[in-house]
Amino acid sequence: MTAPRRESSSSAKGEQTRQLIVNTALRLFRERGYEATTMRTVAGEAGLSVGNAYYYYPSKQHLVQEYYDRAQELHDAAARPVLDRETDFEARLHGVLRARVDTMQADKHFAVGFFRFAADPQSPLSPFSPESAHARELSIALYAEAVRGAPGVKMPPELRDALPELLWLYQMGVVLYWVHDASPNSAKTYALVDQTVPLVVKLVGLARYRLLRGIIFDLLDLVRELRAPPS
Amino acid sequence: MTAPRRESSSSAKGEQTRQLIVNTALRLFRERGYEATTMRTVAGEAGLSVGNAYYYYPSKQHLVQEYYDRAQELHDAAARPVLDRETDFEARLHGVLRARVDTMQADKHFAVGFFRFAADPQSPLSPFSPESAHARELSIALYAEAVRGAPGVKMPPELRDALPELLWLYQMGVVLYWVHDASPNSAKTYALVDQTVPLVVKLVGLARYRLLRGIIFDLLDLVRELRAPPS
DNA sequence: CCAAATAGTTGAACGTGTTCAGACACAGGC
DNA sequence: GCCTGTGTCTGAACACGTTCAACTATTTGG
Repeated sequence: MTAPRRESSSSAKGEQTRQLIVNTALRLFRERGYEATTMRTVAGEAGLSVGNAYYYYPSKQHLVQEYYDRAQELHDAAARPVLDRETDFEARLHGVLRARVDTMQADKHFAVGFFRFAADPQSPLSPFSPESAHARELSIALYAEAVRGAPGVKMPPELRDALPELLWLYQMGVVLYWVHDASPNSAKTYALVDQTVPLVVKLVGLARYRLLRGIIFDLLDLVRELRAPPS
Repeated sequence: MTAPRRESSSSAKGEQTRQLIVNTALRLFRERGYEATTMRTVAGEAGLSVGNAYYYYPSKQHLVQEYYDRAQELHDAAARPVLDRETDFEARLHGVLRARVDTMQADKHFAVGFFRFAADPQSPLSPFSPESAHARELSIALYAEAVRGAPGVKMPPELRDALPELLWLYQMGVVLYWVHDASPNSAKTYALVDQTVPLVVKLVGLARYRLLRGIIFDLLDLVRELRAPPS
């Protein structure tokens, strides 16, 4: 968790330049969008040469990774009040998911621009990639906390163990919808969240009963089996 | 349906050149992959200038659209035997979905290369885009036929109406998994299909009963509401 | 304090998708 | 036989992300 995430240059000078570059880049992304922001512009605005920017970040996409990490921190912060206040599972899940959409929504105009990298399995920006492991684990941990802090909800232990990751997948689905959602202020995505959270909670509750128990367990087996090799 | 899908040039000469370009391009995609195939190479191999290729296809991505259409035709053909033979819903659905994976699998090495365009909501190659409407409708029609030809399966009429599109979305999910699936011969994707098809069929059957009926109807309302504006 | 190694920096150059001003071809009217 | 317009075609040029050989600054070891 506290392992060094930088592959080179822990010196003060290097770290400073590194921050300068990424801050300039993220500012320009916000101002002009991802496509319209040129590596030459980033370097120029930061008072550096293009080659120098590439000394710190091996590609334009890697600048986006930093954005992901910061977005995850914002999500954590935005979800905190709900997690500290509520004990009802539905309220907690709803709060965490809404917080996700809220934090993304602020940057929608440019975040959609590099979403396509996230969908590319080859890209380090894929949420399933090793490079994204840090942000992914933090995100799953948030859902684990949402489940843990709701003692009232009853479910089979197998489901309880797998639930955080399943909820993270559910979040990925919401994000996928959000990216395609052109409604004003992403109203449809909020509607999706508002209406699917009760359904998910209901399903979790129903998982104890015979009719669904079989299906749910089949699904859990499937997820275990189809996971990526590393885990 | 029979509306003209070409925006210009219905003359014999033009259509010929157009075909030459796309055939060359698809051959090179297959031989070298999408990235490694240059517009200069395509033009060169076809004996044309770069500018000429752009006269017929406004971008490299548009060449991929043609691939999509052909892949859909292959899927139709591959699913035909099962649809003509089987009357059991599960067998029909399984056959159609397996046929989809089979036809994609043949081109996996390069198809994954331009999948990221499909995930980009802005791209004409998105399965939800107007440009993809033709292939999308054909694909949904295939699932409609899978449902229609299985008289044995009982379900509420509202579900029956919505089911083809829901199954198409299910297929999109399978494709999404397939793209990320690095197992030999996409064995895991086949496992996913083999194990989720019975679950889906079971769920459809259960939709008549009180416990699930409410949830299913909520979901149907949601899908209706959250669809893209055009419909 | 010097030299050698390492860290940091530069800008020209490469290959890419795409654009564009102009050249060519061929039809139909006069 | 020309003129005019429209469809076809050309290759140089552009902007972009990225690479690289060369250079300078800084740190480290003796």
